Amino acid sequence: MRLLIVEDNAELSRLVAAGLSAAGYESDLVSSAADARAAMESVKYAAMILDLGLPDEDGLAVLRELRGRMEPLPVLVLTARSGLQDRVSGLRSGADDYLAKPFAMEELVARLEAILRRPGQLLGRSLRLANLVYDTESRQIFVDDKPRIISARETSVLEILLRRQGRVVPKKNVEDHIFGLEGEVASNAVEVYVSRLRKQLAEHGAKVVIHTIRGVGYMMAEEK
Amino acid sequence: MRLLIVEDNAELSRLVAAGLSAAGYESDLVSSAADARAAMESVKYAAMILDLGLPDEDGLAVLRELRGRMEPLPVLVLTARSGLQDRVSGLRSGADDYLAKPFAMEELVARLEAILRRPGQLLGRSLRLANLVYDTESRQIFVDDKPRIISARETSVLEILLRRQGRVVPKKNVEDHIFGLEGEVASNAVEVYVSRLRKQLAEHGAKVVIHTIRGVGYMMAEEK
DNA sequence: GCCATGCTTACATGGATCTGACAGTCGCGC
DNA sequence: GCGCGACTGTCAGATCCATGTAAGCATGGC
Repeated sequence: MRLLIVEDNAELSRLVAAGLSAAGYESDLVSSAADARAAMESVKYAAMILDLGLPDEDGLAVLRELRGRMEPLPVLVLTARSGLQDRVSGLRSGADDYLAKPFAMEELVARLEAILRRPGQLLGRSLRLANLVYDTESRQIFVDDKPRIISARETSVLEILLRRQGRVVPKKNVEDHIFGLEGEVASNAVEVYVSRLRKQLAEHGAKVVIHTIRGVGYMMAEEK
Repeated sequence: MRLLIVEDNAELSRLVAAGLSAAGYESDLVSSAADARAAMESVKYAAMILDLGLPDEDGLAVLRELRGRMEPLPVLVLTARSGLQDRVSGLRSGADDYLAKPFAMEELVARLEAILRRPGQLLGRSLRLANLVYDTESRQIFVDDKPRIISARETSVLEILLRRQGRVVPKKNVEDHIFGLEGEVASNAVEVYVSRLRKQLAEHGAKVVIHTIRGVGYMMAEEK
């Protein structure tokens, strides 16, 4: 299984490749958007690990282009810690998951395998769980194919939980995803939004549940 | 499923075909109105993607001709950004949706699938929702089959909301649709017209609602 | 039972939206 | 030309509602 690593920091790039090699994956390294495009033309990769800060072009451009062509390649985005906003736009542009630097190799492998394991689910524009559908592009939700309206913050929470459905999402991640860069929040906002989201999902008849994992975060799954 | 792409810019034409191919559609490319007519004589297409700026003839002519024959072929019109006015006349001539250049392939595919998914609804001359009917040709509205008169601006708002019923229409889109090229508007005109439209629909007993999605736009749906 | 963690409700705030009023424009009939 | 009414775009004030915070209650783990 061959992966494409797009990262201009040679040091980091080598580290990642080494870690992935240990986990049983071969990888090709490129350091610019142009090289990434070229590489993808000749080789069929199982997934791409994409840094957003590239010398020649925004990594997001590559991603959007890919999705524009409806390319189902799983993409894991790497972002600098200071680029929380990037994560959000990364997901909206079609990334399957993101990881903030610095990160543990273990986590990278875990996330990568998670997205490899479920091809199809996270791709394309809509996420689905039971009778709930979320259109990532228009940020609209549908229950039993009927449009439902929930407010912006709840939508953000729903988005990240749905994207990682069946997996536990740390509360901190949810917070980052909701608030992005907007200066950290000093309260129990995440809990409040999860609570509101639960209530609204129930009202709309969505057959999904949000489990609480004490001390860690939340997990969304099919009801029953 | 085979599509007909009518576009004289070869570059763009190829891009679109590639994107559609990735999404699972085969397409035939022609670059003039005459070729389009010829192609349609021999092949039965699932939909047509039509650029309005053709070398030999106005794309609208092709469209009008088609509708004149009551041909229910779904048509997605492409227009130059500078041709906002075209969009409007495009819709009036029987297009099912329009897309301004430049556009994201994702959006083209999404719009295309939206019109393919709902055969009958957007085809032909009238749009329908609950007891409300809008005749795109004469721009007349009917409630319970009884003709009702509303003014031009409100009609425009109604038209775009109805065309995208069940989907959120960003406020900016509504604005474009109402005003076309007529130099941007510096006020809350959209809100005003939505407000007036709501009032008139209520007075006329139409069983539809216009939901407000704060910070985004509006969505029209059946009442209750 | 006790503490930590999470849930829920209530509330104030600000920004978004709504809506009534007004003045300008247009088309029409006279 | 004139008067009229319908339509239009703008504005301002009223209203609404998403949001973030806090407080009190519920729950879980020990």
